[in-house]
Amino acid sequence: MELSGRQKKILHAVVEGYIDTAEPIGSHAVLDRTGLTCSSATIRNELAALTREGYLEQPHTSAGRVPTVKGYRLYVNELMRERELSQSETEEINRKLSGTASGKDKLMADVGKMATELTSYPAVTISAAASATVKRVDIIYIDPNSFIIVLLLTGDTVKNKLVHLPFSSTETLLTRLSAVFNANFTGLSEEQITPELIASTERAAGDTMGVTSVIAGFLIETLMTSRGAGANVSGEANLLKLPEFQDPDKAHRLINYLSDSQNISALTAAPDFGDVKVLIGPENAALELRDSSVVLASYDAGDGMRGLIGVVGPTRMDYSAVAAKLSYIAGGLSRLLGAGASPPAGFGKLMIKGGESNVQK
Amino acid sequence: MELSGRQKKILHAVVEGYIDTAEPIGSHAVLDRTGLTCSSATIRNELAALTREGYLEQPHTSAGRVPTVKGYRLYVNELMRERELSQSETEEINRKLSGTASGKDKLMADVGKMATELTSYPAVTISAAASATVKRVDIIYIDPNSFIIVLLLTGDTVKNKLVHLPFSSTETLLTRLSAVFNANFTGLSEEQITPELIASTERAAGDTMGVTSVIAGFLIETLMTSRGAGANVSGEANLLKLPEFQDPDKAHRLINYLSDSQNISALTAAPDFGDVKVLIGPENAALELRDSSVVLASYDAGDGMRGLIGVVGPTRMDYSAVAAKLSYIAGGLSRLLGAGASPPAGFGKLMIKGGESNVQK
DNA sequence: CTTAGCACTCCCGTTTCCTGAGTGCTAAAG
DNA sequence: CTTTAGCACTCAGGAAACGGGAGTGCTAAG
Repeated sequence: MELSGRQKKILHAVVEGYIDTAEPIGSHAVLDRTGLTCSSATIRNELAALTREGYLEQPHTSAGRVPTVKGYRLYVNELMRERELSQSETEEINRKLSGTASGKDKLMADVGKMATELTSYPAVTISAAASATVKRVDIIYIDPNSFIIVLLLTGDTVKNKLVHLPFSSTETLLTRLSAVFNANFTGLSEEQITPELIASTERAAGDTMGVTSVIAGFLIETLMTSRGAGANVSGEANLLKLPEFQDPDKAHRLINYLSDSQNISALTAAPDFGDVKVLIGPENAALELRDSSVVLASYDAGDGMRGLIGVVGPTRMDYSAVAAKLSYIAGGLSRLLGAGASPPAGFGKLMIKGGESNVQK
Repeated sequence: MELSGRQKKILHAVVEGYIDTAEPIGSHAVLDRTGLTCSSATIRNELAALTREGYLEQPHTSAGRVPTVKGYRLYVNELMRERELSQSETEEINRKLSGTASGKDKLMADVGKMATELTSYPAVTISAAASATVKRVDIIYIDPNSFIIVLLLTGDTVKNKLVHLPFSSTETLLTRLSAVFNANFTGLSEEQITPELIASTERAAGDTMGVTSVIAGFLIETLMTSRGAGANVSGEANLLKLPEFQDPDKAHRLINYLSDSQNISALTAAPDFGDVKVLIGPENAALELRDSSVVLASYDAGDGMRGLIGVVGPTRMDYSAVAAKLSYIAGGLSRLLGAGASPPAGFGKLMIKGGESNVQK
């Protein structure tokens, strides 16, 4: 059944009303919100119809209506007005984006904090969606017993490690090693680094002291953790202010779930999408997210890689505001990190793609 | 008034009983716990005396007793038995400590997680208590438009940054810059880097393109943030399981407080102490910590610097277990990072120092 | 199709009541 | 002087009872 214009208006009002108040919306409240010129009885008839069709539900007889997942989905896909960010909001975002001058990890942490502040929901960032490969290896000689490995990965992530050796090495050996590593390891991902390769590298560099394996070990570990890493969460505490997380147990489960970066990285599994993706309640794969919603925006992280920035909140979340803000931030990040210097097409524009659009007739 | 042996026994029982159950302890419960061979009436008399002296209090008439701060203090200073870690506990700690092979930041994050797991309280780590200085600057040439700055600080922290230039530079310029920076900046802290110094460095290196100021900017920023940074928190969600944080508002305030690394760094302000320090409730400087307790252990971070690892929990926290675990972890960290290769004296030994020991007669 | 009217439902905040754990005090016993 | 038994008293907190009010569904008329 196709919804009439009035029904859409009413659904719209119920969703936004519920987003505002977290309380079921009754016929009178709908009347107030829509400005419709009919009586509450008419509204009641329409509400009954929408309930029958599965867009709304009642917590109990004689309460107002609350949107179902199907109702939210329709709202997000069709009804939601693209929210324009106000001048001050865009200014704030731009200011914050340009403020961070440090490394990429810090940048992402800062951007996450910013998303939290703007939306007042916990924010997640995921830097490297694909698995990284080696771009370059450098070794800085400090003294006979110590050196620094500097590893440049695709996505322009730089990792380093200070190594103290229990024996002495020489600057020439390290220089040689650096050259051999660059020759042998450039472009490799973690799986491609085999024990044989390490052995042949060791021979090629004439390393008799086992420095090679120290370096190779660092490469492997970094590549391994960089796959799932780059995940970052901030603002978990904000959940506690929401009425739906007043139960400490519920809050605990979710916050705990979010504090494991493995779980965050798993969000990457969300199927391909263009700009902004909204996952409502049970549309989420993870059990722990089944009664929350996740909004994700993807950005261009350079080197052909994509990153994600998103927030987690109750299903009753202000999707339009959140989507607009995340989209804008993602656009800014793409500009900052993306391949070309020019802002990517569609920057700041909002295109929602969702889960299976299960709005049936 | 000096407490009698029996009174101490009773106080001991009340504190540990309350730590266990989070419920006020009555005369019968004391009897059970101490195995004392007297009647509950006698216990009641003693409880009344301890209450009069300010070691205990009653939530309301006709409830059991709860320790006051003064009671906890006496317990921590005099009564608490040094808890020996079990073999499996020390093994677990050792295994985890040796497991982490990455950079220092990651190590501290991992150690924090470990402390959370072991104590089930939120854990904090603070890496660099004192402000760091430059030990060495290296510049890695990538291509005409990009290079990596690698900065080695006291405490063997390594920081890096990949810089993209909007113009071209040359490898020789970068090599020269690296040399000049090492000559001019080694040993300097953030305040000592003046605009004049930067200008003279620029001249000395013959840099006409402003690369010098990019590098100097990174140094300044890194030194600045490294002062308060190195702060790390994990396991905040664990608070939500505790009965004293069932009020979401209370939990929110504390978690929020902990999520600002500025606040964590402020814990450094705690006066000098030897091994483990316990701050009970209002002994804390920060308002937000006034009804929680903090246990801190300090470790040798090398280069004459000290770091802190600690946990935050309710005043009713298992001080002896927590102190023992933190002390052991700190000992392991000192061994790992500390100046000498040999384990520092007193490793694994437990010496408590507290706030002003305000146990008055 | 809309609307006024009305009976009905049921959540939720308040009040009342009651039970039981635990106390303090007194008076006798050691 | 200390310990103990006995007893009256207190009070938090859960269970039950209550009432108001928001909101519904239905019917019958416009």
